[in-house]
Amino acid sequence: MHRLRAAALRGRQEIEVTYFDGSRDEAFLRAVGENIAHGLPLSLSDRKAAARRILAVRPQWSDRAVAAHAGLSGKTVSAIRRRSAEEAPRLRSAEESPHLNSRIGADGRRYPLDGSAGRLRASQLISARPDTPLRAIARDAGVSVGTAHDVRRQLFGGEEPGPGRTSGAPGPDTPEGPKSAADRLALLRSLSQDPSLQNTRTGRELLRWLHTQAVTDDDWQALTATVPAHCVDAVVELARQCAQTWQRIADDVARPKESAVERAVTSAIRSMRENLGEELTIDALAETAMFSRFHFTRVFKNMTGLSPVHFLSALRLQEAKKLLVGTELNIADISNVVGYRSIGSFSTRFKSSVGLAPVAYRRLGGFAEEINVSDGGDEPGALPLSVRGSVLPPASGPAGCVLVGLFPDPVPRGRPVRCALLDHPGAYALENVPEGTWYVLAQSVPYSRDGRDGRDGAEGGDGGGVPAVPCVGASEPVTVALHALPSPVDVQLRPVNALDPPELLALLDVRTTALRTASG
DNA sequence: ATGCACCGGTCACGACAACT
DNA sequence: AGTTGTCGTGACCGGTGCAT
Repeated sequence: MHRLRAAALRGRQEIEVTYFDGSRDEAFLRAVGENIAHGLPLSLSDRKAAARRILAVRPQWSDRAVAAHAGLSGKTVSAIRRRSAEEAPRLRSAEESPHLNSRIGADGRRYPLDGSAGRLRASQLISARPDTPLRAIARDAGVSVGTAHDVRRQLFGGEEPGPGRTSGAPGPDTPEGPKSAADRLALLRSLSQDPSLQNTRTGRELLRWLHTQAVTDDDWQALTATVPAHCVDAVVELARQCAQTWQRIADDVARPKESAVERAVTSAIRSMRENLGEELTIDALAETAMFSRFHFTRVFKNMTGLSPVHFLSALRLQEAKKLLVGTELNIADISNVVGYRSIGSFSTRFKSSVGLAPVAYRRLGGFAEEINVSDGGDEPGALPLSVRGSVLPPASGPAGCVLVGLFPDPVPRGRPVRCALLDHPGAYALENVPEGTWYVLAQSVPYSRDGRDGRDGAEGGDGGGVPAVPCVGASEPVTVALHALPSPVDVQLRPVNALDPPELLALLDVRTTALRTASG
């Protein structure tokens, strides 16, 4: 009505109208959408009130579908839905009703809130009818073809089927079902018809090898039953050696693909380093790497252990560390130079990653007097558990001081749970370790005989047998529990490469240690 | 196999205010 | 000037569904 009043106040006699046929609720939804799109923007409280009313009349809509209508983010709608359900039993009962175990998205599709039941049905159908087409499995189980395909991949890959890490239906009785043998023969037929293999001498040779090696279950079971007793040891030894050889062949063939991905990720990291102060988006970085945004994010994390955004954040903080100790720029300028738009965010992120606030870091010249470990074990009654082992020196030569830390992730982020400083690679012990699964990460700190160090650069060595580049190392995950003490955990040091995330933790004052080591 | 849109949950960021 | 806490927003993660 306010548009009519506005037109009248402007002295207009006519106004364009669009006729609408629908219920009062539908008219309300339309009105909210129009008000979001035209005229003065609605206040936040108005938009939230609209979202609450939309949820009341369309509880099956997804959060984002409601959000698109109300001019809010999906997360805000999600929070409103949660609060509304707590306050209004009617909404909660609607949520629990069986036909509302899904949400309708903005595209009109229905998405399940929990897909485990459908995946369970699919896995049971695949196990019972392994030769049934995927589309039939998908139709009968009420899931998409993609989901049915994924369930089948899990079943024949020997994994526990089911969404995420949750367990689902039991897999096939044997890790190698009849379908995998058929798949293997189909692969071999497909390869044999490939002209790039057929038309080269080496390709034909490879195909002959594959034909002789690609035996089916029936083949080898028939053969092994006839092995004479006096030949068993020799056959076992030869079969194992052949298996190792084929594993090496597979690794070697797969390597060029990894290299292409590695080049793409390295290129993206170079772009990050050259444009630290700019607003870099995932799309732009993915374009640098010539991947889609989705594929790029996946391969980047696989290669570096960090998402592109986390890696970029680490590079920015690493640059900030250099500027803090190497220049007299104030905090606001440094925050801006390394790409932060808010000093508050910069300060918070710096302290959580480095362990010191920016000003404190500058005052101490980049060295912490001590490294505060994160919470989890110093409190009274902490379990007397420890992680012990050795840090092995890099193949390239001796290393300087070594910082060994226990982290929840395979990359060093934030404060370690426990840490220790070694004069040189060798035995270490981390005491009073809390229960959990941890990674032992080691970082060697190059130093020169006069006590200068080579942090964040490659200029630390003096040619006296001291490495010019810092080294890092990481263990496999270590589970620490009262009744499952870990065996010794050794960590091999290796020179830092371009794909390693920057080390951000403020270093202990190793200069004294370095001087003591050098003089003694 | 891949790209893309979408889901809910989680976490990081930026803006802002209050404080030192 | 710099730090800290809060709030809203948006990106990320691991996943699904569909199209090509």
